[in-house]
Order: sequence, then structure tokens, then C-alpha cells
Amino acid sequence: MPAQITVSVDGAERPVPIGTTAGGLLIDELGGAARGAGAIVVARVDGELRDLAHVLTAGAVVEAVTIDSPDGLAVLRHSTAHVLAQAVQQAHPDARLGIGPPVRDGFYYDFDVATPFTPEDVKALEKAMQRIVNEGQTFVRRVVTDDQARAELAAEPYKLELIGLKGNAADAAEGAANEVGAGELTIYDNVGRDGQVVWKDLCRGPHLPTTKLITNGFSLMRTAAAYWRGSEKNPQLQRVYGTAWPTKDELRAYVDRLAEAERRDHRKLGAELDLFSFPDEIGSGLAVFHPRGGVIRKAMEDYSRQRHEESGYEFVYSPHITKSALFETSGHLDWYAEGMYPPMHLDAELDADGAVRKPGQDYYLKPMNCPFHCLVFRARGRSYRELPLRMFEFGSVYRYEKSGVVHGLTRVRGMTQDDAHIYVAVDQIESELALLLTFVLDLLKDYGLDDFYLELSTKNPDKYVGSDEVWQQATDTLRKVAQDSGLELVPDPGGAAFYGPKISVQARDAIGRTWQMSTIQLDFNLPERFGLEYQAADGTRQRPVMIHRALFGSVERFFAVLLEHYAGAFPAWLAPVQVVAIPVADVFTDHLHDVAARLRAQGIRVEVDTSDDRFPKKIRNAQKAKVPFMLIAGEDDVSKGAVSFRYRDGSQKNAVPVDDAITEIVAAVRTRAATP
RNA sequence: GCCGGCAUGGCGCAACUGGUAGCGCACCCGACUUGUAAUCGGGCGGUUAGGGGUUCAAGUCCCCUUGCCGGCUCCA
Repeated sequence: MPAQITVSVDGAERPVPIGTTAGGLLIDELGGAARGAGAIVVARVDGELRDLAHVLTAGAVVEAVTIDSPDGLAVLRHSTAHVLAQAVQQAHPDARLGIGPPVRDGFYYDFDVATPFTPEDVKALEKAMQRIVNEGQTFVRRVVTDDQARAELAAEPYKLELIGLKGNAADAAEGAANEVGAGELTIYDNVGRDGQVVWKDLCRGPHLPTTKLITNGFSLMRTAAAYWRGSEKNPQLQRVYGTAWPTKDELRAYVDRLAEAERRDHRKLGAELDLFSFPDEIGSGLAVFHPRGGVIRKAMEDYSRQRHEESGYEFVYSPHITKSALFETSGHLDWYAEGMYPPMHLDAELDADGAVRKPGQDYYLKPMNCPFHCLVFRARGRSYRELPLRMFEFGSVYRYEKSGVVHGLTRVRGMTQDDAHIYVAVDQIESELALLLTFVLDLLKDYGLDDFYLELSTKNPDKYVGSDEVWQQATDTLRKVAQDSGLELVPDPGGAAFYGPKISVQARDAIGRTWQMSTIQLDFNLPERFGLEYQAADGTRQRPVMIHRALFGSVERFFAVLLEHYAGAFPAWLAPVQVVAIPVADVFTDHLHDVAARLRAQGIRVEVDTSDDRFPKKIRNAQKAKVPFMLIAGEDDVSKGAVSFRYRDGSQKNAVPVDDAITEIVAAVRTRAATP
């Protein structure tokens, strides 16, 4: 009888023979699934993820990890990345390996190859991967010494570099921790059915027991270049992105989700619904809003102004350009110059010999509004009685974003921030922040976003200004305010800008994507640089703290987020055309003109479709334009002084008295109802 | 900024290995008027992003510029 040890599964102690593996226990003994939806792919042993082949030691606490759990999916994707790498090296023996970690919804693997992969290459790689999967290769872990690893991987320069970085893998590159952990080095061998090692990779693991578990739920998605270890100073490798799921059905569902995101793409909807465009003549990242987009934007801005007014903000205005002196004072030219449009040099005068008689001035387009607001603060002496002093501006700013990052309305070179700067005394920070966070969340909810979490960015100990005490107090205050909101709070240690900590509000949209929306940022630096002061109750001069706060981020970006969130079907209060009135035949148009006039008198945006199109075509047009209300009138309606609704979802309500119809529409707009 | 791909009338697309631009929608004109997602007919519209080159001949091949797309880096 073999010697026994005791291990613990699901909180229960259990004797097992020495040499029992995690898989032997969980699958063979306890009958866990080896295949299919709930397949056990690895085990968590004493809190660490281990291969199923891991041999248990006495006292081990063992837990099954199934393929459909977050950890299980990551293992599946990581193993699939290995299969990809094997396929690449089969087809391109000179390809050198970078790193290949799992990422959200999938994985990637970086390769150094002479020529980038073509779409045909990718197709061929997918086929080759399927062959490897079907072959049922096993993943076998093997501990090696540094020297052994160097010998075996002599042909893999990137892997050798990672071996040298062992223990600092987290610093080495995003994902590199998958190759080398802090402890011992391991190599994973892929073993074919004949027992021969067909491929191997330096890897920390764990992995699936066999490639069979990958089934056919994977797909290669795209290729792109990526810098080795994420630095633009390093060579570029070819990155292949893929996705992997426990089943083909889940893969299909994922592909459908991507298609849904594509249908909602604000760049596509913006063109289809005639909202905005980016004429080449203007330049990259510079948008024009068309009338329909303009109406939406105006409705967004009007409501924002109204709410700011109600909440004690004062409205200021500042110019788009300024002499360089302002940005010298603010420090922007020291640490942000490369993000700014280059200066216009004006007013220089030369004498007849070409020598400078008058030196001239550099003018810059503004990348930020805050320095201007500081000048407003400084325009006269300030009293503690004025604080908190809340300045608001829809301020247009220009930033020279790198050409490769410009993206639709979400990353532009010219944008309008709904920017506010609030000047407070130190002892007002907490109450003002609490007020502010409530204000921000309430307003976002009014626009239809209601699923939030917060991120708290705290001091980077290597780079900051201001005293430790004020940082500590401000950070504690931000944290307290965030916690009091009851929302999930995600820490972002070291993520703060040098001049102060911040909270950012992340919002999830209708299909679960998260967007960074508002930021609330404390600033100890600018008040200092501008020498801002107020006179306190005791007669002393004190320095205010400044709070930066953009709620939409930028109007353009928020517009894009809402457009995608609603898939173009804006709630009635934001819809560019709120009502389209459609006569069944020409003789009924007068009736609809009367109704339209009454709606218009209530501020409703209404059109009567008097075009030559036939009735069903008019319905189709209004439907495609995502108009919330269609009002239809035929003989039945006119004779009763009524009108019929067709809503955006296709439902109908017939023969509604005109007064009732008007009341319903006006109410939906006034209350900013989410539907229709 | 870097790597790769792309660029044909307002939009979506077509034009074999280079042989001299075509379709649908939209738009304009006309006819028709029919109760819930496409009535019929006619017409306008492109020096194929811009510039340069190869060739007897370039939308198709080469170079540069601009813009777009996907990543990388960046997002104070």
C-alpha cells in the first residue's frame, strides 16, 4: 500500500497516495470534466496556478480551474499563443520569438521575421494551428537552470534577453512575466503523439494539458507591428493577434459582439446620419459638425450650461491663441511643448540690412484653458468670501497629437473641453470634491450613462510638486469622497500627474465597453506658478488650491461615446429630428402641418415629409434616420382629429387625439426620457 | 513619430495578367398617390486623393506628398 499524504479540496481534507497529480485528483478521483464546457484545465494549488501534471505535496490546498473561468480562459489563450508560435516557426524557420501573452478576449505573439505576414500567411497559419490542435500535443513543463536555458535557446535572442531580466520581468515588458517568473526558469515542451518533442518555448506556464482542448474556438484576428519590450527605441516585431474560446459557439458570439461594435462605430454612424465629417482639406483630427450633428451638440451643451449655472458656476471666455509668455509661466512649454502646435512668429521687424530691429513674438494655439482661468483669478484681489470660485468655459483647445493616434472624434487635434477650474481654500477641498463628484455623476446620468466606476491616481514618488502633507490630505480626501459615492474604486498607484492626485470616472456603455469620462484633478502647482492668492478672514494672504474638472472630457469625444452608446438612436431630447410627420396620401398633409406647427411652438424639432416618395418609403427613410416619433395621418385619423404613432422600435399606437399626442411628445423631450 | 494596409462620382462597391471607367443608393426632372422599412421612367455627376516617373498605352507598375484604417508608442 503506497504511502499517503493529506490534501485539502473544497475545504475538505482528503488522503491521497504520494505522487498524485492535481489532474489525477480533480479529474480521475473526483470525476471533474476533462473535456467540454466545464473542463478542468489547470489547478490552483496553495493559491498558485499549476499544470494538472503538478505533483501534490502534503497539506496542499487544491482547487479546480475550469476553462470557462477567467483564469481558465487566460490559460487557454496562452496555450493557443504557443500553438501559433509553433505554426509560425514551422512555416518560417528563421522567425525569432518575442513574447506571447494572453490579453483581454485573446492573445498575441510577437515575432521577428524578415517580411511582415500577409493575409494569406495568416490564413495558412490558422490551418497549421488547427492541425497542431487536432494532433493533441501535450504541454510538458521542465525546470531548467539559467545555463541550460541559454544553451537550448541560443538561437532565440529575445528569449535570452528575458532570461537576463529574470526577476524583473514586470519591468521588462507587458506580458513578459508569462515567459519568466521571479523564481525558477521553465521550458514547456510540446510533445507529439509519438512522444517526440516537436517544439518548445521558454515559459512560466501553466498550460492546458493538451492542445485538444483548444478545439476550433480560436481565430487569428489581425497583424500589426509592436516594439520589442514596448519601447520605440527597440526593433519592431510583427505581432499576430488572435482570440480563443472554449467552443466554436462562443467564438461566434465574440465575433458577433465585434460586429455589433462595428455597427455602432461613431465614424460610420456619423457619416450615415450626416452628423459630422473630417474634410481632408482641413487636416487630420479636425472635424466639422453638420446641421444634424450640430443640433445634438447644441442640445448637449445647452443642458450642460443650464446645469452649471444652477450649480454655482460662473462663465468665462478666453481666446484660442496667446503669446508664449503665458505658457512659460504655466510651465506648459517646458513639459508639453511637443504636444502643442508650433508657434506663429509675429511682429518681427528687420532693418534695411536684414538685422533684427524688433524681435517679434511667438504666439501659440492653446492646448489647455487653465492658464487663462488663472489670469482671470489674478485680475484683481480675491477674498476668501469668493471661494469656492468656480469658472466654466466651453474652451476650444488644439493639441498636436502624433499622426498615428488620431482617431475619429475620440482622439482629435482640435476639440472643445467643457472645462471648469475651481479655486478653493485648503479646508474647502473635501466639501467641494464631494459636491463635484455628485454633480458629475448626476449629469452623466442625465445623458444616459449610469454604470460607473472610479479610478484614483495617486502620487508618483519620483515626480511631484507640493508638500507631502498636502498630497496626503488631498489623496485621503479624494479617496473618502470616492468611497462615499458607493462606487467601485480602482487604485492607480503612481498614476497621478506631478502637480496633484486625481479621480477619473469610467463609464460602461450599452454593450459593456468602458470609457474614461470625467476627471477631477487637484493642482498644487499652477496656483504657485501664477502666484495666486486670496485674503483670508484673519487678514493673511493664502494660496488657493485649484481643481481641474472636465466632465465630458471633450464635447467631441463625449458626442462619440453617446453616439456609440445609443447606436445613433438618441433619446428624443437629443435627437436631431424628434418627429417626422408622414401623410398616408397628399390630402392629409394639411392636418399634419397643423400638428407640426403646434409641436414647433413647444420647441419640438419636427418635419413633415411632403416628398414625392410613397408612404412606405417615407416610413423607411424616417426609420433609417432613427427618428424617435413618426406621426402618421390618414383618413381614419383626420376624421377623428387624431394622429397615429409609429415608434422607433416599430410599435404603433393608432388614432391618438392630437392634444394627447403633443402632450406625450413634449413630455418625453422635457423629461429627457431614455426611450423612445 | 514607427510598422503594415488602403484611397475609384455624396455613400457603398465593380473594372482578368497595364488597353482608355461601370452598378446600386442618394441627388435632379417627370408620372403615380397606395395605412406602417424601398412605385416606375428619364437625367446629372468621376482628368480614379494630389504631384512626379516608367510605357505606344496607367485606376492598374514605381517614387513623393496628403488623408484614412489596424496596431505600437503617446494621451500632460
